[in-house]
Amino acid sequence: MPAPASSPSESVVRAWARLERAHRAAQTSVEARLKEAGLPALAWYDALLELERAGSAGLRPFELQHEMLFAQYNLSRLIDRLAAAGYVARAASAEDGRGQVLTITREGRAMRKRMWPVYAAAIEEAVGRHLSSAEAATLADLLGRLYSRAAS
Amino acid sequence: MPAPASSPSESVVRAWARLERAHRAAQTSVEARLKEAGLPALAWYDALLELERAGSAGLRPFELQHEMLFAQYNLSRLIDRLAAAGYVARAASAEDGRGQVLTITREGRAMRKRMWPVYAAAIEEAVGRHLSSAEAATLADLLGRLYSRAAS
DNA sequence: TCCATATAGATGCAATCGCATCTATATGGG
DNA sequence: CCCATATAGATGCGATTGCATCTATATGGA
Repeated sequence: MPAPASSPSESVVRAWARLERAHRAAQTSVEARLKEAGLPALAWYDALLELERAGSAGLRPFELQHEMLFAQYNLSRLIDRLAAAGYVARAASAEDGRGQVLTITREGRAMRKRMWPVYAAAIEEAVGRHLSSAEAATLADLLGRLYSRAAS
Repeated sequence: MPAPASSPSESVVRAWARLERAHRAAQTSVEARLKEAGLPALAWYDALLELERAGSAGLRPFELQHEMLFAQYNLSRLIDRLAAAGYVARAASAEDGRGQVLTITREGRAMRKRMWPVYAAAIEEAVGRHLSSAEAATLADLLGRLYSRAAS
């Protein structure tokens, strides 16, 4: 039984509103950059990056889902598309008959690498340009608090 | 001709990544709260709030679009749904034959008011709970920089 | 006035999302 | 071993999003 939530302070409401707006603005501009370069969407990059980090051991879909905070059915279909494009390989899991293991393919690594310069420039334009390095670190810290284990 | 974007610093990349994650986490939880209370989605609240603030003068769709950073076609359809639900009234613009003026209805005001307690509790849970008031103010300030007029 | 162009808003269509549900395997009692 | 329940992942279907384009009015010259 959760305690009744208290009402948010004015600064909290403002932070929330700006989180929405800042995210929408940044997201829109980054997606646009990728698209105008003829590259796949952001979510593809994120998935490919996680899989590349996981190395040859790969990742189970549910692990990727937790990394990306993606809904289960959305992840399932994202993987469909990545696999259809040849960027991700699915194999049956050895330890769990229900599951799979996902690994990035050579083409997947190549695509992730090809996306990075465009993505990096877009991040710099959407975020870096507006903040000093120290401010970015502060921002990262505060944002990180929002999804770390519950307070109190 | 924009200057070639420099590569983002590590702290900028981390801030971007956390902006995505924090936003997704918060958004998902807020939408879930509204849904489980049988209320309309977040976007409806935002639109109703802007229209309520605009008072009897109302807003042109393109103004609302800029406030909300919504794509034109998405806003057009959001208004369709709000109007179908009886929360927003459309009237032809007196000064511009191409356009309309949107005003919130009595039912729209009532719905916004009914959504607020649930929304407020969700904001407190997603954001307020994790930050002090001063931290929230700092976060709001930094996020605000991301969509204010271009730096440099 | 007439035309070229810009702006406001709507819409057909394909892709994606969200919900609910389904299948299959796993796991913990009894 | 058998069953009840939990977890991994897929999928049908309706709603929403994104893209491209369309209509209509506005605006600024020539």
